[in-house]
Amino acid sequence: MVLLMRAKNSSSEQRASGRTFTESARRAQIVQAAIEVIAEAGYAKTSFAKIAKQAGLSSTGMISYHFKGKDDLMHEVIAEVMRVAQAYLVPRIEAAEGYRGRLRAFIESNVELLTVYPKYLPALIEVLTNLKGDDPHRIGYAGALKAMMDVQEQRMREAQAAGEFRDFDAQVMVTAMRGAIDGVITRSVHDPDLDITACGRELADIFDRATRRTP
Amino acid sequence: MVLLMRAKNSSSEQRASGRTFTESARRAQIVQAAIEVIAEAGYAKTSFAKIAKQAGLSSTGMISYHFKGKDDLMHEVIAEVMRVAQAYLVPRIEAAEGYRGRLRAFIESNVELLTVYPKYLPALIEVLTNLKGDDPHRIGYAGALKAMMDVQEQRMREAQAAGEFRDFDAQVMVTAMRGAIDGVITRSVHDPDLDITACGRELADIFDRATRRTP
Amino acid sequence: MVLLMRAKNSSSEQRASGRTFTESARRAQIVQAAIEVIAEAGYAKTSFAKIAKQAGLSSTGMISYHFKGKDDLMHEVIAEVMRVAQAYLVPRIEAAEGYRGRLRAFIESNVELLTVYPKYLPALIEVLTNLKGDDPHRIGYAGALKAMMDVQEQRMREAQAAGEFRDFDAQVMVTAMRGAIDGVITRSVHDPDLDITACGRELADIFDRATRRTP
Amino acid sequence: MVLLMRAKNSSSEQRASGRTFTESARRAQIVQAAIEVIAEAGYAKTSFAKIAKQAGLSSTGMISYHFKGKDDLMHEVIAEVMRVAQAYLVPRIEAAEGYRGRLRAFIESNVELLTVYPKYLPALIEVLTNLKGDDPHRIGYAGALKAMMDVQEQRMREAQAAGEFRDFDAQVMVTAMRGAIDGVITRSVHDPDLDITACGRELADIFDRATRRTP
DNA sequence: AATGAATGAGTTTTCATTCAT
DNA sequence: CATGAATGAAAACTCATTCAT
Repeated sequence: MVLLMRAKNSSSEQRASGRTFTESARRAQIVQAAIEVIAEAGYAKTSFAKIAKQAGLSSTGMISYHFKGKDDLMHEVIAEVMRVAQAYLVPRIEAAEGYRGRLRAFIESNVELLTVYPKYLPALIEVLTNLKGDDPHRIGYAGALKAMMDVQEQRMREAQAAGEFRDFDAQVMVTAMRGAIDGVITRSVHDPDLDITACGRELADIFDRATRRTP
Repeated sequence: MVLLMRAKNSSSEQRASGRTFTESARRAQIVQAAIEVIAEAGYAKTSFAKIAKQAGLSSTGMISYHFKGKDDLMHEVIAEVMRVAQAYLVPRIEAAEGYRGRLRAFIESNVELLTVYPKYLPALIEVLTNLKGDDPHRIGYAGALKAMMDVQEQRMREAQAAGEFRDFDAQVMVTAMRGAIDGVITRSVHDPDLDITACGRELADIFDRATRRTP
Repeated sequence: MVLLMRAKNSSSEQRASGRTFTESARRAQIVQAAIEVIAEAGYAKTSFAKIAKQAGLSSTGMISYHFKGKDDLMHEVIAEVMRVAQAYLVPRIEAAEGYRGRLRAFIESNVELLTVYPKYLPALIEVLTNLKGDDPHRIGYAGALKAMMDVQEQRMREAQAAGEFRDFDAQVMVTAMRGAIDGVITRSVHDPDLDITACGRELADIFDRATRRTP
Repeated sequence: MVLLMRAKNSSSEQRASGRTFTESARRAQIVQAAIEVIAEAGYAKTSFAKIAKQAGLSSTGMISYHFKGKDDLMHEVIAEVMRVAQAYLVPRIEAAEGYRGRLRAFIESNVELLTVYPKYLPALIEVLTNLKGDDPHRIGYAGALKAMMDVQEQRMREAQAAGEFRDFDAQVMVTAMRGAIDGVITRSVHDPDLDITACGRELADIFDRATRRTP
């Protein structure tokens, strides 16, 4: 009995939130590898085999061991990218002043993110694009992004009500802005000469002019 | 365009460019089915099986018989969409006056095209984004699109030189515009409530404001 | 056009009920192989690989090509065995006279069936046993057997009402009879010395005595 | 039986037959879980993963650690069920009088055992039917059961010699009886409405009538 | 003694492509 | 020209088992 009791304390691995330290590390490692493969090969050509190879794992079974399935892994990819993106974007946006300032900050830090994590947003775009019509957790997947876009729509309407932005269809504006940013991000993957910072500035100019009241 | 018109010659086994009439019909039928499947299911989930089913064909062998391979079929999908898009866009753009007018015409007719061929541009986007890093005819594929975008860049520079457009990075502007249009197009597939005409008008407003000289 | 019309008539394969002649042959061949493997190795150790090997097929993909999945194949195994069993049993049972005679005929021809198709009923028992708690088409699977057992229960109650059988619980009697027959069938698989005809006679004696009114 | 009673000796690390007390406890726990999973899911769908989950263990490694392999675990399942069954059946059978009485006692206590250990006999049946053609300890597995059935055959022949039972094939009778009992046991797993005691009585009636001399 | 991460063989399934008819 | 059966590689996933800690 005593032996049994002791066992639980002394042995093996520290845990936080139901997962072992090393398991979390493996999961993270696999997610990283997945992000890289997705960004480079595209979602359609991403397979467990490629991810395993990228992660230096001996078999695809390893991935199935740590993730419930392909969907589960993709979900984690999305979660990881969103987490990193949020951590990067939110303080930068909040540091900006006024609706115009925050719009510019949003666009510029989105693009800047490419210099810090060049594969993250491209991977996110790939995954979200290809998971579009997938029934089961559709809301869960694109949901977080949808929520972000809804928030932005709301902010734009506030800016319109405050007289700082002109009168446009906020939904279309957000879609256009997202699409324009994604366009630059996608282009950045296979065009290493692209001056990303300049792109951010230009994009911000574009949507500043597109949204602002008069001048 | 002229080539298109010339296509149908008459002989007892009507041929054009080495293909029988019925074979061309079959090919067209398969390409149509492919466009629909790609737009609805996404590139990653498009298979010969689904395309055959959509086309009312009993076997996938039929597709391999008419196309040299999957890449060949995709190539044809791209060519078909580009042909239709050109036929729709070019006269509308050319009918417009001035750089501003042509920019607006370009954006609006791109989006309008969705009402006539709702699956065409979505399919094109799917294919082009997923064929990115692909081996053989990569230049041929994205090349055509790249050429189109280069042309637009050139036009924008002309407009800037003419003093009609303000001073911006033409490459970024084209990328942003393309991305914004694609965003709306992609959204249109699974959002039937979208007011497409309004979207076109709004998008055109956005890039008119983003490009024009005086506020 | 004429060419197209002609095509449908002259070409390829005769059809009956939506399946080609050769496809039906392949399906039958696979079902046969499945029956043999199941009877010999048991359901738990039956795999597409073994079935393909038994059927002389080069790959397991072939099986998936002809059947929608493992469940579909098992469904066909059940259907095939039931079809053969019905064809064998029904005329023999109906040729018998009186409730006692038909009961005896039922049992004896069940067991006799082993001499004609030694693997059929063993395979059926394996499949039905192991598909027990399987949600989806459970009713469809065991359903046919359940129906047969219900019919027998009904017959027994009629025989009781007619005063030919004594008063017992018909459900338990049918379960016992089915179990007893299955016991003999199962034993027959790995005990080739078993005198099957004698077993049938003995089994029939047992249930004749168990059911009849006085003696 | 006697061995069972003797098992718990006392020493500071209590051992019996080379095993620590806690190890025996773990083994027993795993065997229990295995019995439940096998009875509920069927042998074919029983995996170490499910057993570990049922036992509240975090990994399947635990099972491999305590058992030499899947076959070893199954061997233990059989042994455990046989031990419990013996302990339940033997005294009840021996308390009965005469061959007829003992036959009835055998059948009724077999079925009664379901009320005390509902999963034990179902699990045994699953394992034994699915281990049929299995290599290593086949004789050891089915051997014990075979021995039991041989004993019963012998008893029946004695009863026949004593003039208490009529003249039938003892082997077939035992097979039939075993099959009939197993039929009821199997049915009991997923049919909670079954009146088990009534089933036992009816089954006993059936085989009493089937075996006894005078009608 | 116990843990849980790792492994690699094995399972079903899907796919594009080929080929005899 | 067209068919559909066949193929085999590759996919995702499961499994029992091993091993360092």
